[in-house]
Amino acid sequence: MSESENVGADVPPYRYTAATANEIEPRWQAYWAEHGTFRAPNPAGDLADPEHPRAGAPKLHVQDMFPYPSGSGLHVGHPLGYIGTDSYTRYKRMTGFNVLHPMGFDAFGLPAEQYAVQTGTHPRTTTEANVERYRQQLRRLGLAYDDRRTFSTTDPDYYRWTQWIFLQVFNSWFDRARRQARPIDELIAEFEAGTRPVPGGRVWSELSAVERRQVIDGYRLAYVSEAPVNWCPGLGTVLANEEVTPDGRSERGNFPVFQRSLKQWMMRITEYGDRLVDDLDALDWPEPVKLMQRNWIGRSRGAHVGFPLDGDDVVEVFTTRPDTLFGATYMVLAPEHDLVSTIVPAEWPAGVKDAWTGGHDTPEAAVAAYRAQAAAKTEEERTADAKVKTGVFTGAYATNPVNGARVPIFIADYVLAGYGTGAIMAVPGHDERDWDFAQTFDLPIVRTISTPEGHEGVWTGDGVAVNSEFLDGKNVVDAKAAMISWLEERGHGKGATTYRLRDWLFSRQRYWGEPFPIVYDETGLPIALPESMLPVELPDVDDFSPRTFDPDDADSEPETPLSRKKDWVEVVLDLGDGPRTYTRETNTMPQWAGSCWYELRYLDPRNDKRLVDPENEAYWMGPRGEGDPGGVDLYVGGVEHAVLHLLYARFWHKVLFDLGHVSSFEPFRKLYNQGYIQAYAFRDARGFAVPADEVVERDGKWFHGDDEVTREYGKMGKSLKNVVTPDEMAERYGADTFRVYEMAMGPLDVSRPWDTRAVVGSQRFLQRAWRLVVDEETGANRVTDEPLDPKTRRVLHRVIDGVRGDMEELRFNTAIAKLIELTNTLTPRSTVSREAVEPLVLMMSPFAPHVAEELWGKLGHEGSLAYADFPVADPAQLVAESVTYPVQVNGKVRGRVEVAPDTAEDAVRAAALEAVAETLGGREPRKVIVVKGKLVSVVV
RNA sequence: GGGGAUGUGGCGGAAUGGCAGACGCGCACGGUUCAGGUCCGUGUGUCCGAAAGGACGUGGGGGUUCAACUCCCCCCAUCCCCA
Repeated sequence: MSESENVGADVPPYRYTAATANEIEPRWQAYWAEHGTFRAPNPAGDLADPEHPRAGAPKLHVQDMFPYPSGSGLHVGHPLGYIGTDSYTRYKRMTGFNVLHPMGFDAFGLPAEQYAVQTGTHPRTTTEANVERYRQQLRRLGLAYDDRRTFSTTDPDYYRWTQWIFLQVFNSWFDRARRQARPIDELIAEFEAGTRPVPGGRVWSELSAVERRQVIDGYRLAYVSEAPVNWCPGLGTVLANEEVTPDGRSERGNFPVFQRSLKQWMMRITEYGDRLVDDLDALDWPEPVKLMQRNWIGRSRGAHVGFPLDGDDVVEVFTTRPDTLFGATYMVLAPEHDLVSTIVPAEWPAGVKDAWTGGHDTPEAAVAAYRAQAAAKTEEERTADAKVKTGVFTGAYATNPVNGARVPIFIADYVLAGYGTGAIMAVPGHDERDWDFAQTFDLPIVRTISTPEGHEGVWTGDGVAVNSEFLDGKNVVDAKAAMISWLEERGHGKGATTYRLRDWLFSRQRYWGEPFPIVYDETGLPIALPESMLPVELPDVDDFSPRTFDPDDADSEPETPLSRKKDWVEVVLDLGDGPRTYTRETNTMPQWAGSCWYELRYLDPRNDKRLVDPENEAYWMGPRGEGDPGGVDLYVGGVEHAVLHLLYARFWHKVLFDLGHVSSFEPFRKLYNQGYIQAYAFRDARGFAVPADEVVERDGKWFHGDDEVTREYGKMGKSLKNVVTPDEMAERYGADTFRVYEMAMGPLDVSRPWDTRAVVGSQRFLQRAWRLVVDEETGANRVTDEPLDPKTRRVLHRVIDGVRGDMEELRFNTAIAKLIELTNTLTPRSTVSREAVEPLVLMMSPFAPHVAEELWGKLGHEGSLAYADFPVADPAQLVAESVTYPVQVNGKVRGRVEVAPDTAEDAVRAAALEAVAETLGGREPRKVIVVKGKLVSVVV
């Protein structure tokens, strides 16, 4: 880089420049490290320190969403949130809090594994190098972490506890009566005592040992399931739903994905659906994130309703709108529904409409043809909002239980077998898809909800029940409740709650993840390893990739990297009944596992006896009173984790809470989503990205050399050639300038474009502040002990007051604006008073800690200012000497009056009227409004 | 298709019912300098005006109010989530 910002021939020798910053910054970083400045004392254990200045002080636990250390390092967008939390925690530390602000690394995951596959380098090697690089980059920014509380999720000391939590989940079951997880041993005890009926109505003592294990395994919160999963032969692995694109292909590699039943580990997160929804109310989270979680869980209250068939069979449907039952004029089964083949009659009933038969001579032929057609479509194609609905009549009828009406049964592909019961009651008057279907097949439409005057077509809005006998006149909520009790009394149905949330697919056919602490015996049933055998370390292998197949070979079977390591898979263990041979689980955990509980490990990172000491957990994360969820006081990260990470972490935390391992029932009390720093990218005529820092603007157009280029706005990325790194900024301007710029450029929660040109503004601010203390020509201290003049003193205290308010609310941009104002007020003075400069330096320090420490030293203080008291405004100084009231006449400012702050309203009114007498021109004011301290409004 | 968010000078943004544009970038002019850069100072929403001053102005339209960027209704655009 040939930067010339500071190379000018006559830059004063003691000016604050990039060179100054690059001398000061590493020196203070070394000082902090050497003195353990940012270590936070625990109440108990090896990190306790009764001598610490904040021992026993009120605590504050602030955390960032930890990064995945990628191979390309940080760009300037990554540390935005980290600088925000660092500024906030430095401030809170100076106001007396014992602040915990740690950082770790989420280091299992695909990129390291893929790199390993390509190069043969062990993922651990790559990962450790990346983590080291991240650490250096973060250190260079002066981020004040407790250096003792850091780890990677790939450390065996860490994933030992990830495995331990898995065992807690595996060894527990969900007691629906108590709505909580309980140890599996208590379930076994209940079966043994006969206080809980054994599923299938059998007697516990008569079951074989294997049968008993099967029963128990059916209750565990972590269980092996033969369940439909997304199998991707081209990648050789099973994918989570969110890793599959809407058109049924893998997000990575774009290979076909097939729905296959495979044996996989699942976690019973659905049991926590209610609590995951209900407890959102206790959290201080952005409403949009809460809403996304509610939608993801998708709780809906409704009813199961039985529609009797002509024989003994009943078609079960689930509906969220039992209040519309009187409008159910037909039924639709999924083409794959089990009942379809049994209800189809030999011949079409008399008077069947032509449109219903699909042109086939018999119901059987029609159904067979339609089934074949539906099977060829993907789920996505089937649920897409096709304007024209397809389907065919089965020839059979059912009875609507509320009014005895005979309703025809169709099959149609807009009903999915895997969702709900695979059958619906169709209410065409109030459901769009049912309406479209009824239009296509000429089916009757009965309105059961009042519709606005003159409305034609389907009505999905609110209203009161009509045409519904005993429900008429009720609103939707009351009508639902009334219908559910009516159904329950007569045995036609039952109220129920369903969830969109599915159980969590917890195994992956990959190498670079946590091994399961599970072995299998000859029965093929899983056995938990005892705690004493943890961690189950990830063994070295020669080939890190899962076996891949012809991308279209749906019938291929997964083969995991670990399964090829026979001497690891086959293991002789003594699990209590002598040495026997077992087979290890060869799947690994998904990347989410390590990030599901890391907030807890920071509290007690070196504890090898427990996950976290209860005293430390209660101190840092415990609830503050009845109904308080506890948890991290402030958790900052991107909104992209709104659902999955935050849902999984809440789930694990609740299991740990139920089992008594933590006292908080939520992991993150307050969530804050920082915005993203985005960037412009430029492309030449061929569409290739050109280096953004070589593009110049001329007359509103952009040029790369002589070639005009087009501009686009988006992410920073290597391929877009628009990456700016924090190291680059630290070198050119200093880390303090970079930090101030990132915090000053806008509110923390809003995305905005990076603009390197504008960074210089932050450097000038620091330069001016520096110049207040240091004579640029001689290096001498300019600060005097003269008292401030009264006017400047009031400015100072107004700034102190404003900055405190802004800091508390994370409004760093306006806090910095106020500090600049104060600096600019002091700059023209020939003498600089300590009374103003010391508070300025202290208030700057959360944003520009290195330069603030340096100036603090120059002001004659020993050591670090990290624990100095943040300035407090004197209320007496906040009262203005006089108040200027703008005077509005009919909403336009026509004059001003200056009066003493405590002037009575009548006097203000009189003065104001006099000030605008000319404008009024003798007209009598209709109304005069005096807003104390703000303005006077006159209406004529 | 449903839900959510956002929309203010050339640019990032400030003001949450009370003087729209704090603070910064950029730009212009002046000082310093042989000069460029730096630094210091002044100015900078648009239109009319030499100025004083005036009119207009927060995506568009309507409403509530003495007073609306801010609250309510409709519309438009962009982004995000879900389908």
